[in-house]
Amino acid sequence: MSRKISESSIRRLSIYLRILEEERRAGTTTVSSEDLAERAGTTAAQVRKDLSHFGSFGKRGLGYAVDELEGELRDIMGLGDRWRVALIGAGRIGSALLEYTGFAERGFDIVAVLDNDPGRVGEAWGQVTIRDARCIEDVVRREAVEVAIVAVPAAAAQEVVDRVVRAGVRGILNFAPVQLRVPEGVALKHVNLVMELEALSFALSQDNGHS
Amino acid sequence: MSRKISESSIRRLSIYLRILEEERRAGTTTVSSEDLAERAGTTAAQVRKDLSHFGSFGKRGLGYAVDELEGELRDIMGLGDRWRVALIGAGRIGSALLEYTGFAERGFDIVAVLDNDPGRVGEAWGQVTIRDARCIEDVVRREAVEVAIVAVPAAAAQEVVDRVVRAGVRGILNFAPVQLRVPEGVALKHVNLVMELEALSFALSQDNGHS
DNA sequence: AGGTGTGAACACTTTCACAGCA
DNA sequence: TGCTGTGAAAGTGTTCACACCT
Repeated sequence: MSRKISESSIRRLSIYLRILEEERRAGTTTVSSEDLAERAGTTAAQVRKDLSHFGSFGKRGLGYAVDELEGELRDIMGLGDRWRVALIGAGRIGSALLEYTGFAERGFDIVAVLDNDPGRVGEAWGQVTIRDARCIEDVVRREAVEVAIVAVPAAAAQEVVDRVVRAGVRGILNFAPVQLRVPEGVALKHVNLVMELEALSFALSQDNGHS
Repeated sequence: MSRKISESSIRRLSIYLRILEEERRAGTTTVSSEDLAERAGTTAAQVRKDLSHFGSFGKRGLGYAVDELEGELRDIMGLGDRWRVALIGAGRIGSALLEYTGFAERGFDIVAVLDNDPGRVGEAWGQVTIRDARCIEDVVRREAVEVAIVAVPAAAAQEVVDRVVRAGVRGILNFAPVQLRVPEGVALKHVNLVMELEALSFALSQDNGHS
């Protein structure tokens, strides 16, 4: 139950949760740390350590009750909470994201969409209407937006972030292939295909040297 | 010039490369580790350490020549090499990826697209024609595919991976929200929106407790 | 016996601090 | 002087190994 949990530990919790959902659907009632580790691609000790940061959920000699642990993890990850989200950038990535149901499933409700193309402002998009990106601050405040999804070109991303943060946003999910700076207290996560591609390229070209 | 380079170090190299491209376009000729660190959101010592794993590219008292360092990084990351890629899954994610120009820019040439929907097999898609996913092994061998992009539902992902790996694929870019197992020697990278969303949810709900 | 929870050992990463070159 | 390259120190994250509970 300590204070500072590592990023890698949290990502593993997400993996465990996915496995528990699947096990529950398959009718499994208990799992051991060994089972979870096997399926998550880690070690049993790691699983136990990850969980122990938040409490004692297992039964010695038995393992973890699938239902119960799933509920605990949902709770730990804050998946019961709901967040008001603005999607910024209605281009290719933006449109793909708007159709994605995974946001709402995890508590992220898209309440506004913004774009800087005057030709698109006013266009109806799903439940919402595209608004002018010049009014970011206004929209964020009026709609009580807490989270911004940044799906704009790399060159525009930092400015967008500065503006939404000033307007009160506390979490950002960034799809632009740049490193963003945010003040202390603002949560920032990246989905960066370019970085993964380059890491893959590196790994592949390394192997070559080995053979 | 050691052997084992950490994943985080490689991801930072990718960030440095992006910054160097931008600086070059802006006409900058030299940068210091301090400059790079500032823009990359890390420390000067970290930048120097990352680079020192691969050689000595800087000039003491001056910094790094932008052009030269950019070239070195491209080389280190293997961005001069080209890889033959099969895109597996022609659904929503698959179609978005096929239109993405970033693959070719980084040496990944999509030479085949596969799907398991019989109704879509034969459909022309960009330069290639959708082929039947039942023939994965065949296509991989015939087209000398080295890398697979997995854009299929979570439940199907592991089987697809097992099959392409058996057919000789050496690198995988996975978009399915599951943890995949691959044998030693096969490079595996993930783009996992679900995990980032849940990590964001966790971070946001933690902050709440603090206030 | 079987499997969790956890301090202690270990491994890895980051930061410090400075020698040494331009 | 200015800034790199790098050992050594500090800090984090992972693995081990075992006490303890059912």
